[in-house]
Amino acid sequence: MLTEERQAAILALLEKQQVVKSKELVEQLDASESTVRRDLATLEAEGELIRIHGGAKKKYTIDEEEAMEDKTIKNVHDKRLIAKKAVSTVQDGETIYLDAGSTTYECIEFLAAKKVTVVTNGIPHAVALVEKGVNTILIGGQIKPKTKAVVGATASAQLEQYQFTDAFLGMNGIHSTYGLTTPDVEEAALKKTALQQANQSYVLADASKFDKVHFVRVCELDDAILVTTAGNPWIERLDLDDKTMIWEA
Amino acid sequence: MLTEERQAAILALLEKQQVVKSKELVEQLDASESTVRRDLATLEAEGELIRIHGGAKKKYTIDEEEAMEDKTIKNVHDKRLIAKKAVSTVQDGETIYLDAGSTTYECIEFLAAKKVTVVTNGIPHAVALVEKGVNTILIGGQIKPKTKAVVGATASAQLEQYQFTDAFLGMNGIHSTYGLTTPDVEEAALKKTALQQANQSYVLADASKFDKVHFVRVCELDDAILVTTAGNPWIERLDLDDKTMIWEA
DNA sequence: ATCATATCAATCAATAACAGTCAAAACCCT
DNA sequence: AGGGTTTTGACTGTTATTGATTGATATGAT
Repeated sequence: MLTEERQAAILALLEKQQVVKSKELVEQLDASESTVRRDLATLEAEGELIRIHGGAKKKYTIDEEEAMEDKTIKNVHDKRLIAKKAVSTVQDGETIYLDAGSTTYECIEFLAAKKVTVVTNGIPHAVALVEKGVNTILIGGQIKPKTKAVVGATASAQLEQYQFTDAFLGMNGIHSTYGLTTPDVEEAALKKTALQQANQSYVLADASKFDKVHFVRVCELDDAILVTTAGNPWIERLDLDDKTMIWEA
Repeated sequence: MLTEERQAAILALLEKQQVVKSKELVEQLDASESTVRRDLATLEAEGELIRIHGGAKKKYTIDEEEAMEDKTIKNVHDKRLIAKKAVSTVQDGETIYLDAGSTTYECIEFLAAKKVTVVTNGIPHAVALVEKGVNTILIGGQIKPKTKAVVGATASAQLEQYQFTDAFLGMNGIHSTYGLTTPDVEEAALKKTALQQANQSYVLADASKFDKVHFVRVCELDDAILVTTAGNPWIERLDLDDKTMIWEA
């Protein structure tokens, strides 16, 4: 059996098996212990798997893989900058809507320092807020499994009961013609309601969201203040006026 | 079985049941007591779980502090028995209210096997339910920081919109004269509403709750079916009729 | 509070898996 | 076919993991 053939077989086995024992491989591949060990060492050096005592395991479990996605250092850093800037206008005593999403999640740390009431549809957001001692109201309704966001008719109806000083919203697409868009109909409906109920709305978005268009339009560009780290090219391109707040990274 | 394999199996088991016995692991993993204990020590050092006498518990259970109180092996075992018995009457297609609390949390695993809609005021409950693919509605409102339960006027109002086939409630005190009681006024109000909206209510309580009285009375003893592992002494003492369901441990 | 039991941490010897080395075998090219 | 390279399998000493055993500690029942 050829070297590459063996190594491919090892990876194939790992695809469906999570872990493989060295012994097991010695039998199945009909190779010596040394050879198997060498193969494993090679594959580990190539980043194809991780060796463990007695064999090897898959490089990433599914969970870890999803956690990796889109979570580059730069993105997180930008999100924190955006969150800090957006929250900087908040005064004590205000009532705030905090949309579900990873960028808005970064706001929590900065909101915790102020005496505010926060309404949110993000379950992780609500948990983090109460743990930091913030007066928190969680919107009720159906739960979107992937994002742990509460959505649906019940949620919208409940949201209509509240009036907000500020609303902080995440957004997936920002486009000069198509405005602000998201891929999910129900999330869009909730965002629209929040916009209506808020005295002033802020949309938090890093540069990766610009020039993207998604399925549902939430509102026009000038219905909310855009908070971002994106630079001048975008300011001109989107024809943003001074109402729009830009944070130069 | 490889080290990592074993440790992954331990964590997988903990994901299902809040605690595992060392003995149980020795059998299932076919490893010595020493090895199991070493694995637990390693995983604890990595912050993957918390060791308790006789085994280990999940790191972030429902509520860190409440978990400290009574996450003994025996208590959890009883709670699982109670939960299993209580849920055994549930049929496909029913709509269920699941109260916040650690005993009701144990119901989730058994509910996941059925095609039901679950309404809950427990945030950890809601998260666990959606992750198991159960159609879940979370009640909105204020959040009680300690227990991560949603309570308050908004929550009660929202709860009144729903009708339930069964309601599964936790309870802190069970007493022949004072009935069913809890320490928190707002939680009591929500439990009362749930009782009203449910066709049949079940109160899940282990032996430690008997003969205790707390601040607020929720209802009379015979307003709900009591599901417990407590034995004969209590059945007589509380003068329970056959409407009350008892599970002999 | 006290005792019987179960669980614990710590230690140790036996075993299994390890990295590194080397010579034989297989491979490749001319 | 022959010289050089690569790959392989056996062997070495070293290290990691394991299960049994010890006395200490915690738990539950009386």
